[in-house]
Amino acid sequence: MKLQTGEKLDRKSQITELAETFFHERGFLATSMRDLAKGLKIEPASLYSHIKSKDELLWEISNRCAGEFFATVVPVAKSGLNTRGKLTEMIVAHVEVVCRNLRASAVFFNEWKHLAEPRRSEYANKRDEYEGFFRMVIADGIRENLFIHFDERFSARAILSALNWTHTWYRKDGELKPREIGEHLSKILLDGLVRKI
Amino acid sequence: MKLQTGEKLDRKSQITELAETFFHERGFLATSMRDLAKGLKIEPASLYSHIKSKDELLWEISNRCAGEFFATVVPVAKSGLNTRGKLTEMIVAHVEVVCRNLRASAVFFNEWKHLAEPRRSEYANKRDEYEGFFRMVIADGIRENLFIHFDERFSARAILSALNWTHTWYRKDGELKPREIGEHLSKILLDGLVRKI
DNA sequence: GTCTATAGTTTGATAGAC
DNA sequence: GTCTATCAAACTATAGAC
Repeated sequence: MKLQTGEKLDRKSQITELAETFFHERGFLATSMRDLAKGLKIEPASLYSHIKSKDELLWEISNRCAGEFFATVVPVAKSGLNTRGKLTEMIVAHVEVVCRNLRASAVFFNEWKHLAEPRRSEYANKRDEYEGFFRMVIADGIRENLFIHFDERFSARAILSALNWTHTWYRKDGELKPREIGEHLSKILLDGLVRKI
Repeated sequence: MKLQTGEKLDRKSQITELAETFFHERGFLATSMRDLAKGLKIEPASLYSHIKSKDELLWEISNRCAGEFFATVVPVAKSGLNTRGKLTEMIVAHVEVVCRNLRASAVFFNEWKHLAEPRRSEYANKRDEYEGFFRMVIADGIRENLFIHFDERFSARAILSALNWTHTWYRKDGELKPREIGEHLSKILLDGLVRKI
């Protein structure tokens, strides 16, 4: 994603960029190094001057995206907002990261399981840690008698899984802006689909 | 899944059964015919006396599961229940199908895109048709001024994506029964996480 | 219905010239 | 940094003996 002078991506960024697109559209295993090479109009072997392996490519994409989620959402989780406001803003922040990283976040959610060990396990832990911030806020809300009393793991996953499909309907030129999508989703998840009078 | 006399599965069912497990755990592309053969302690070539191809195997699993969703949920969508009750029962019914077909439903949600054409396109249409029943009920609710006024496509997907991760937390020996999971989820989605007093 | 043997592709990755 | 050439392994699927 890093731009060089002249607004052209260097080779490594081109590769990562195209890999994001292909891993998103077809999946990691359905994308071959030959596909990437063909897309960049170079020979497959040339890719290896820029990246070490296909696994590393997946790891770089996933890891950068994971970093964005942590960097954006965790400060909100640690902020002084009240519990309801905090969960709302975490949802909005999460959705904004998804929209800013449409393809990479799909990879983050769907393709990480194809990482080779030990990265796969590290990654699973990282995701659990991330989910933990949502569990924490929900547990707070339950303790404050603000949220209905379900297992916070249950509620956290229900929320995150609703958020994680944003990438299937968000369009850069669509009418809904990321913040609006986030606000709609938190409206449904916090207040429900049913109108309260 | 069909049982023979003596409660033993015939070979074809054994293959389908194991494929469900592997496609679920590792994904379709990450599962080879050799893996299936090894799991059944036969030679890879022997599989082809029972199934025509790997694609057909995926199709059979997905299609049977799709059939279950339609057979279980559509009658509720067409029932005379009021809008709120209908959506609640559709959610419960959907979750019950997921829980009855834990592995196959994961395949239904995550692996169908690896079907070869023309099955892939047929399948995409089928899923859209299924989603349509949820859109319809939501549109009813909006018209009745019962549900908050968002694009019904948006709400339908938010709901379905929250439901579609049931398979990651449901355990046969867990404390939550399928109907309870469905009721919890519809509580969150219809009334929201926030307690109303 | 299961086997051995193998055809025919495709895969990720490397060696080494330029 | 890109190329040609290629390796070694994996893949789906088939042919034909038993």
